[in-house]
Amino acid sequence: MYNALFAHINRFIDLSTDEQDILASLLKSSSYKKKAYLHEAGETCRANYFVVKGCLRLYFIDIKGAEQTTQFAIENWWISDLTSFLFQKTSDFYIQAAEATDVIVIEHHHYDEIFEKLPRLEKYFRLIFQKLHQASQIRIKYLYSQTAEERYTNFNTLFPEFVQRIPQYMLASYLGFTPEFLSKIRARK
Amino acid sequence: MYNALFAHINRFIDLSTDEQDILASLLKSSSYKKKAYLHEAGETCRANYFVVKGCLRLYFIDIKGAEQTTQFAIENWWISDLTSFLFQKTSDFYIQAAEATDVIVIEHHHYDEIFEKLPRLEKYFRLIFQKLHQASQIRIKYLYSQTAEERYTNFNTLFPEFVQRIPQYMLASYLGFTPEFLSKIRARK
DNA sequence: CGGTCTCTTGACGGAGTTCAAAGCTAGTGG
DNA sequence: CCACTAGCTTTGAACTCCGTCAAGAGACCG
Repeated sequence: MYNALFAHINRFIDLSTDEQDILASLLKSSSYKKKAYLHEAGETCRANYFVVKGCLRLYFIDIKGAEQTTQFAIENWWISDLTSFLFQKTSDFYIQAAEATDVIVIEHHHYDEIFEKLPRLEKYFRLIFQKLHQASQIRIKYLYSQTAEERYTNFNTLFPEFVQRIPQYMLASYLGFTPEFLSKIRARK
Repeated sequence: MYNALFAHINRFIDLSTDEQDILASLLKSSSYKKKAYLHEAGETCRANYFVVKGCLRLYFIDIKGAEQTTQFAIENWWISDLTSFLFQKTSDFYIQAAEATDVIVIEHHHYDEIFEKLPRLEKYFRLIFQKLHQASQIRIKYLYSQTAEERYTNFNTLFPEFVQRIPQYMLASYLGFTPEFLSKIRARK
């Protein structure tokens, strides 16, 4: 049931079967259909999500009413609105299934408990957040150095299979431009 | 000597004097004049830096030859080119002192050792990277939802004292536009 | 097959860039 | 402590990348 997560954790630290059992008692798993919401703006983000299979996206609605996708999570990535999750404040973000998605869930009221009972998971999550921060540094660099067309071409070369999986309007906002403009870029080839 | 860091760590976890001594043996401290480089593009980033006093910035030179500042670090923040630091690969970034700056340094060859000898620091760095990732989420949201002028006005309201500390051309690139345009925004008031 | 998303296309407009030149400021050495 | 200089900021005109709006064509799901 939680094997995908255990396998992922074991890439970084060795977790005994006892520890796995304790962890299992603090997790939930859940499945969402395409377009289902795991979390909606206006609510408090109750959980941190690990994607077993499928794809989630984090987005908000800007002042003009347009959806802005700020993050994707595919297999073996964690996703949450951290500000809302950590401080249990009202969120501006939505978390939605971009495909039919299976997740493993840590709810907020178990988050601290996990680290109390399984202090060795501190290392695992230190490495996870380290990697997320590293990914953000790279992302910001691309945003600051490339034109819209270059970001699209570059993303397409780096993640050709992922581009096939999601609608173009999600990709357009993730790359920082409009769906119309993406359409025009594609027409130029 | 390392008191600023110990104080910061103690906000999150309790570190015994013994542990402080072990940690001290793995740290260095250092001071840089304004404009001095802690790390330059083309080299491998050898350290993770904690700012005791002053201000550092992380930037790269884009294809047109313009400096793009992607991150600042002031008192009690950590900064590094993580991709280069973690994998000891050649870096595209510079780390420069925006003011005269005192830092505490963890060099790469001690980074893993710190966690082996002081596993409780895993929690501290888990929380540090969690916070950095949370800051990135907020930053990306601002970049995707506001015009250049709004980002400037907003940043100015949130961090008025910080804006005084740095040259405008650094702030302009951090906010994602040119120094000329920043100047025009300011003229409009 | 009907309706609702999603993608495309084109005309127009505007936010922000580029380039160049001049004005200002702050650090440095004499 | 002043003068010089290099670096930073301002200004303006021309330009361009990308957004906006609107209308139509496809695609997908029930």
